[in-house]
Amino acid sequence: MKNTFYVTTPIYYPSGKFHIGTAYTTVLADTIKRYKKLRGYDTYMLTGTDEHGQKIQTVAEKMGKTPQQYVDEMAQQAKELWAKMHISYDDFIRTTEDRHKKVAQKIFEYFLEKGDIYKGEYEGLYCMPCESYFTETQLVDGKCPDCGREVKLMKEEAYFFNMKKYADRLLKYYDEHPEFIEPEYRKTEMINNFIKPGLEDLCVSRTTFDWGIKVASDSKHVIYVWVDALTNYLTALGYLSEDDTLFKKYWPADLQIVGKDIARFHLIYWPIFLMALDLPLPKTILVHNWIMMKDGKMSKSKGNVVYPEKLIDRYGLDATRYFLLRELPISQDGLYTPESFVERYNSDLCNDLGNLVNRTVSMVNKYFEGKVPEYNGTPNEVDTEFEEFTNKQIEKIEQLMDKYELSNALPELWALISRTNKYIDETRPWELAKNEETEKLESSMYHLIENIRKIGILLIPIMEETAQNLLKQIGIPENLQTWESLKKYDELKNIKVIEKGEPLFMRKNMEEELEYLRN
RNA sequence: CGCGGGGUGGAGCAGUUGGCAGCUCGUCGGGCUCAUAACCCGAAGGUCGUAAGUUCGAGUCUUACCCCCGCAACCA
Repeated sequence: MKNTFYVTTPIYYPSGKFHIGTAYTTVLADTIKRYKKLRGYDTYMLTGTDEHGQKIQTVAEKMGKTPQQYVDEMAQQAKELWAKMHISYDDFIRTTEDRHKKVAQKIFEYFLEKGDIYKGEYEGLYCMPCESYFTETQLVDGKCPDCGREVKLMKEEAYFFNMKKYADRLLKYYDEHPEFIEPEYRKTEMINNFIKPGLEDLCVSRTTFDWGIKVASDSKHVIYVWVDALTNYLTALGYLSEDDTLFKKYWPADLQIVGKDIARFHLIYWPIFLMALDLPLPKTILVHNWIMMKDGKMSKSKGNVVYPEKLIDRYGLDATRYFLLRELPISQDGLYTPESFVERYNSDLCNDLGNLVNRTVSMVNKYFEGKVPEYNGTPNEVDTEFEEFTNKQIEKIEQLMDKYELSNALPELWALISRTNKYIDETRPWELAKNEETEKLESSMYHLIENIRKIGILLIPIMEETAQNLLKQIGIPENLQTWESLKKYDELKNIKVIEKGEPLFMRKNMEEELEYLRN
């Protein structure tokens, strides 16, 4: 059985500052990677930037920079953001790197030799000042969507990829691999909208700008976005290079995460390129939806774009990661509002999780001078049921995580947290202490610490820092922080909690926070 | 008849193979005091977009219609 796990994010197009949506995709990938790692997989995560194209050239010029200077800065910005967000990527690929350019060229030439790429003429509506082509549906009132000026029907020589040739094979593959596209309705969408009506050949080169990878055999052309960008998932692993160890080890990818905006490219063109290269296809391509604002989708013109730094700087990385994973379902658009963010922060993180840890640590200190009693069975009627519930939840969470359903797994984890809070009321430790029912009190404290330990482990992929802090507060040694140890219930020996627990999260005042978040 | 997704108590959402409509937050009442005015219990609040049909029985199946959102091919 294959024990490696290769996960990719898209390579982001750095035409502007990275927003919360980009952060979401990356956090999703990172969390799944951490989960798989905890489950014992040899994991590899790739992210990067897609740095060529007309738009980059234009933006750079406007800022008085060369495209190279501009993308250098943007790639740096991405790396800084991912560092801030503790993204555990193993490689960061930039399409302007030699290792990528050389191989992308090779792939292009190979397609050309094979006859999959042919020279033809590209015809489209062109805006002279913007130097870009647009489709009819992109136009605004028949004019250029960027500058509002007239567009002209233009023709240029261009290379095309023969997509039709592979259409049947692709449909067959879809059919035989139900796990290839997630969620499934995206597959239907692709088939009905693009494949069934007849795939058009894809234009894969341009001559109207030169910020791109040159076609090796025809230097007045640059490789247009698709062959350039999509192949990053291969080139980063050293495909067709002197050292292809990583490629041999990790390809095919286990999970490729993309936003719905680039679904078509990853669900149709990408698998076809791979077929043309005679390579196995990724196991699963997960298409997630978007973060919406109250007034619709994020856009610069609406001025409602949210940047991750805004949330992280005030609420911390873990709260931000939690919100993104908890609040955004994969198969539907999710909603971000300042209210919902603060609500989740206060209610889930402070009241439920933080307070649970805090009150438990305090009791163990009060009743047993910080020493966690050893397991003595289930002397309380509720103890047995409590253990059963816990085991069931862990199983559920595991299953959901395996299906990459983070937004469904988190409510289940919080059900476990709530149940643990409830257990305190059920066993009433303060009464047991007063009545000197030591055996029951020991069991109560043991079960609480044990459950918090499990909650901590389950939190590791989601919020590493908080999980570590939590496990440290209740004095759990490393050998009891493994996923396997979730199945154990009686291993805690000589455990000592810290004397004064530091709250994991402190409640915030809604009004004040709304003020901050709205500015 | 282009395609897809969605319309469930004040808000945001679950509802697998049809069987007394659930969760979180908010509101109201109660309990507790270990804890971060937190935690636990209870209550109010929904004719599940509309209409018709299948069925002993439909949020869940069928048909028609209405509304919202996304996609519709080279914009990452």
